[in-house]
Amino acid sequence: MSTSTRRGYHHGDLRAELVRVAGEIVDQEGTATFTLREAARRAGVSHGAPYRHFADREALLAEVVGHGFAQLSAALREAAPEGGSAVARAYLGFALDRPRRYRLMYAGEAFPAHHAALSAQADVLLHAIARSVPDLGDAEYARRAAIAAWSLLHGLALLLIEGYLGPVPQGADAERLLREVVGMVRFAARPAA
Amino acid sequence: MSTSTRRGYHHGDLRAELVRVAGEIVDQEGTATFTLREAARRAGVSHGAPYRHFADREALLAEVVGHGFAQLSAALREAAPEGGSAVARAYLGFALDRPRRYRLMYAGEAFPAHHAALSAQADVLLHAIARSVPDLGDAEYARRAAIAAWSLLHGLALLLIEGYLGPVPQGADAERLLREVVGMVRFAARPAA
DNA sequence: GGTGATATGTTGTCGTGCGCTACATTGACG
DNA sequence: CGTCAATGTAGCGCACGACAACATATCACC
Repeated sequence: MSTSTRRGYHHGDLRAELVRVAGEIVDQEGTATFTLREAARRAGVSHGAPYRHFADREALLAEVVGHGFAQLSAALREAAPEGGSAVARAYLGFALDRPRRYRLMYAGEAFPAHHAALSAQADVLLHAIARSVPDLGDAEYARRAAIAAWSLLHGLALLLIEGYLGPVPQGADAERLLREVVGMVRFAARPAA
Repeated sequence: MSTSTRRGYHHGDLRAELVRVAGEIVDQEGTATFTLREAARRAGVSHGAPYRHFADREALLAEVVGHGFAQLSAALREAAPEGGSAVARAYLGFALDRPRRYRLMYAGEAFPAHHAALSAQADVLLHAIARSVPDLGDAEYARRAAIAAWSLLHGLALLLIEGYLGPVPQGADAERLLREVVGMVRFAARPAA
């Protein structure tokens, strides 16, 4: 039944399977209603089995978040050669495609504080963004510009996802909004006084 | 015990007390561990009483969110005469002072979709921001600029709160970061091609 | 001021999830 | 083969959400 990889013990790499189905559940139903028991059911094991691989519910979710960051960073790297606005499109595209997972990535109760790996992955993401921002100064300045760009993309993504800007735009509409909003921002050569 | 306002029935405006206590719990412990039963305990009533005033757990939380938006809008209005950067400071100050409540305001599972009042309150907020953004074009253009400003502030607030930019800065450090990041952004006179 | 309708609060219940512990099974390795 | 650790199972205690049946305080009205 499970995809035949019998390299594990009973189930065949239950840990990876749990991360996979957990991501599936989050994408479908959101984080609030996510339960370890449902993940166990979908993986075809008993409700106690997940505790062999994850300390608790949050630990499994943190793993899902980690995967999300890795995917997002990869998407940005892929878009990088096409320039900054392609990177912005890739960022928003990821968020609007998997809104619930994206929300989870940033709405955990102090996730990075509890799971050090996430801080590192977030740093990778910040650097990916930094490479797409106009280079107008030294390293410290580049970091600030990247933070500003990340903030803008992140904030816009969440406002859209939560519906605070009206119905969530799709496809071409989303691209137009992105152009209008992100295209309106310029980066100053040096901070204001 | 309750602040003597005996204008209600048994308790004296239990509904308002529940909203107050719920906000307290969210500020102290976050949304994930918030329970209706704990709110009832703190209000000194039985575990079933809240259902006389709120359909379910989410309805009470939505009310807390509504209060948060009202407070935030008021804070921005108060700062408006001092100019745009004071408004930005007020926005970030609110978010960093009550990080868990701020997160709740934007991390609900489709809150505005379920609770129409929140959409209206978010619109009030957007207009408060619009009034603090350089007026470089027509109404539609002002709206886009406000969305960009809101996105920037919102994204920065959340990245800080979640710890993705390192330890949360306090007081003067927070002001400096705000100046550096927000001060770096300029608004274009018209969108890029 | 008494009286009945109604809003408000209480108690008890059911279903479910979390996290734990004792137990069973599986496969690796000698 | 037989031992042993890794893995999965079964069941427990506790807490919560949501509901229903019941009790009671408050108000409208006479």
